[in-house]
Amino acid sequence: MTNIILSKSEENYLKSIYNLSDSGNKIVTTNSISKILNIEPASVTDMIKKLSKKKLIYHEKYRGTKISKNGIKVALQIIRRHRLWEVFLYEKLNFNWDEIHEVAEELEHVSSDQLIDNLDKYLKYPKIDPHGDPIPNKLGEIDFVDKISISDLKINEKGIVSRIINEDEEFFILLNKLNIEIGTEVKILDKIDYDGSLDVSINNKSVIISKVIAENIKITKI
Amino acid sequence: MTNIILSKSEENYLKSIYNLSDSGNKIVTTNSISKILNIEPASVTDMIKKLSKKKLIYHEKYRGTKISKNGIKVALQIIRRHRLWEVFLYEKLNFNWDEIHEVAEELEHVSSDQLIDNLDKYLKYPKIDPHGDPIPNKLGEIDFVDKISISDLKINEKGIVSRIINEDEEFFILLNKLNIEIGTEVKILDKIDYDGSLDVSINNKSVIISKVIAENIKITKI
DNA sequence: GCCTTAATTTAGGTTTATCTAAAAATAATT
DNA sequence: AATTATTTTTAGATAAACCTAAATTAAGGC
Repeated sequence: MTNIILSKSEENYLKSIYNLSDSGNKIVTTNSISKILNIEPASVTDMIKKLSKKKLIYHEKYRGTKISKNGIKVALQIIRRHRLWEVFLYEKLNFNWDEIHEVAEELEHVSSDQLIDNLDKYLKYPKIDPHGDPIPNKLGEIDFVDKISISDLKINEKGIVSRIINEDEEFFILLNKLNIEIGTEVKILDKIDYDGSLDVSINNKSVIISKVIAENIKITKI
Repeated sequence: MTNIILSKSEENYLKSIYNLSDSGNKIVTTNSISKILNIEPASVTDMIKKLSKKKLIYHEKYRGTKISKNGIKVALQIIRRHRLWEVFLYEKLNFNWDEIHEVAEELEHVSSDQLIDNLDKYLKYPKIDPHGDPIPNKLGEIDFVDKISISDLKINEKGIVSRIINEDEEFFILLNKLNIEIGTEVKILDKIDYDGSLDVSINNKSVIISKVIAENIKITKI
């Protein structure tokens, strides 16, 4: 239970490595970290050495990086903080859906257990954040409801949007334009073989969405 | 209205300089900044140069530092953020009076105008923080209710505690022990000439407090 | 299996914010 | 006013987190 104290940078790297690793399963490349954080690969290598020394990740030269058990634990606490702040911003401070991520990126690095636990209580122990992502509890336990995407539906099947994967601002703006949010009902009207695009009915209006977008919108089938 | 972006360190220096300057009036010494921030005088000199270049302070070699008009404006925004977070922690997250300062020290550096303005609204535009300190508004306007201290009362005079000056944790613990908080009624029973200590009645119990403590507890005379 | 390409690491450099030790300026004391 | 003490500044170093350019290793095509 020794609480390691990490710098903001270290926290951001660890969180990215966790996210890229598919919940700690996959090996992560230096380049992928570089791309996601917008930091040169050489700098990533430096930080990998640092986090390895702290036993938060394992690393073999030229072979990639794997997050350790303890690394996962620490990463989940950072994610917990991030998602609780998102709930707060959305529910209490009336931030829009697409504005919460950026501010939560900053707030997540304020590391006071008391702060986060009291915030959790204040928000009534939410299970998901405004994007539908599950919030790890104090012990790092998290529900892995591995949902299906819009792209998994067949023609004429329906679903309720439950989770948005991407956290890119442009993506949010697009979703707003399409009137897609958590809880929206969607129905597949047609699949376009040529590029995998989908013709989807949203609020009884037909819209075309690309394959990539459809894969990033998780749903519950109805 | 150009919003200068400052680092956490720069913000901490500027806030300290403002606080030491008695609302921008006094000239501040390098040593006093060094002491308050627990940073060596040589490092303080470096930062003074940096803040001077940004026109947030004026500085004459070996002669001291004065905060500029713009510096005051920026400092008041940092103080605004700090105090609003203190209100939030105290009122919403049920932090104790003596626990809020430390966490607010971190939260105050998250610089999003939208965040602070929405928080302000959410808290219903509070005028004072849990220590009784006034909260600057969005425009940097602040009420200077220059209150009198317990030490200003004469024997048998009464007052209501309205503001606690010190932000040292030990001081808060002491006040808790003495059952002194904002709103507490105090009455002077006796003054001890020898060292300036005061015999004060708090909740009908007589306690002795030192001169320094009495000076740091502001009151409204009744 | 060799060669080209792509990924990764090393080497050396920069900026920010700190430090220590020494020098310079100001203030205090006799 | 001269000397001593204190304050402040300068000079040079260090750690963290970046960078660019060059070297090394691994991967893929033929």
